[in-house]
Amino acid sequence: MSQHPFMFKQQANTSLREKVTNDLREAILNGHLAPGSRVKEMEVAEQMGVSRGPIREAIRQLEREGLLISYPYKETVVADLDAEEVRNILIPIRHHIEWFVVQRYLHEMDQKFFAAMQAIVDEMREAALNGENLRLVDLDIQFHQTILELANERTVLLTWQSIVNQIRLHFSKNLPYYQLDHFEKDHQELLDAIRSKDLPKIQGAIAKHLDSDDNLLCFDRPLR
Amino acid sequence: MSQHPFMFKQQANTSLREKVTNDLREAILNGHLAPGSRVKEMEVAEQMGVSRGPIREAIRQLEREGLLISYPYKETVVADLDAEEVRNILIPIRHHIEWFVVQRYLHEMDQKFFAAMQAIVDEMREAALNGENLRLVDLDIQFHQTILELANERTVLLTWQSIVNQIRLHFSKNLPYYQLDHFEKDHQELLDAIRSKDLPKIQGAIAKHLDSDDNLLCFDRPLR
DNA sequence: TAAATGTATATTGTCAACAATATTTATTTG
DNA sequence: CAAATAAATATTGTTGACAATATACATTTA
Repeated sequence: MSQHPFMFKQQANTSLREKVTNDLREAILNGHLAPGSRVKEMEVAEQMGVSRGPIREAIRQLEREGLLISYPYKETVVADLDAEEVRNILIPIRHHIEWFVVQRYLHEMDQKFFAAMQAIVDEMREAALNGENLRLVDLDIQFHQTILELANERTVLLTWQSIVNQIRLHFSKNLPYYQLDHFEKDHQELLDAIRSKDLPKIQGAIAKHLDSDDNLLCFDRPLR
Repeated sequence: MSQHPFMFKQQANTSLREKVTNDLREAILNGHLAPGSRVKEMEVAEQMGVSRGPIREAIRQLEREGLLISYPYKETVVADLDAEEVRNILIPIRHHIEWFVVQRYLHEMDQKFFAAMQAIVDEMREAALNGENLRLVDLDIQFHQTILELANERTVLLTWQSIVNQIRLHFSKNLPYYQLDHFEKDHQELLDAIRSKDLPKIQGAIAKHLDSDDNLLCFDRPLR
């Protein structure tokens, strides 16, 4: 085996704006900034110790990600997602691009890929048992993202980025309405179908997964 | 019939940033800024007679719309869309949300709506005859947007906004590969199906429309 | 001459001050 | 007192200057 020569890891050249965007997004997804609550530029800027420039650029980006809503000359508030819209529009979009990627990149799914996927599903069981809700949401997102990252296509990733955080926020908000122990089961089934590399079977599994995302909801009352 | 009291139309409170975003977007869609070409902040700012602040915010927005690509500390360039990605990802997304909206808002489609839609299709014939290519693309977009605007749902419109300009750019770029006279025919068929208010029939028509968007392409050589 | 190093220039990133707009509070006026 | 008006405050929008980074060019050095 050939020895690689030592190399320094490339310095991450993250601009302030990027860090601000990430921190702001995180705060929204954590629920630290509640839906409907106002986001004041100066307040955020002072807390982060930066000027308003990067904050404003971050706002423009998060606006497009569906997390913020800006009313010109007035204010910007955290978006309050409509559960039905997410279920009827965004999640089906996720399934569509997923199906596209699976079809096209099935042959690139190797042992390493399946190991990573299985690890995610295994963690889901743990998280469900321990009642780690947000971790469960993270793993769900990670499961689907791992598939999508097989395709290194700009449009796939851009589309994913424009919906992923709304989906994440939706699940965080509505997790009390989902049955936690179904996460592992549903994703295991989907993963097994993909492992079989039998396209019609996979298509069925994806369709079924879509249904389960829909039907796990029990809107009359929270399950917990 | 009751007379509405006279009211002045609300002044459009468009910020500079918004105007910049629109102008920049227009320049890209017109092909005035070619795919791959660099967008220098100072150059744009000077030409528009504004400072760089609004320009930078516009860039963040257009980045999310898929029209620009920004490399931090380096440059931002006009996106060069991959025709296959648009056809495989974005156009199916359009059809999906369209199908969703049609299902849900069928009952709100009145005489006025159908008249507007028919007018668009009629204009398509004219445009095709006169070889007004960009007009044809505009009408195509307008046709589908008119449907989507029935739903005043945030997620529908946000999703549409995040794909519409990429689709428009795609058609502008690839119009030489499409058969102009098919536009009117395909959209007339779809419109007629919707007019029938027969859901299975509509679903078929939408599926067929998707196919025609795909198959009109003739990648070996431009048709003109 | 070619590789490495240093310098100049162009461009993007950030900031702090100022302008425009919206909201709130105080004041007037019938 | 209630409605209308005016002043004060808070917040967003815009700008021009300065800082950080990358690229292009010139210089050194073997």
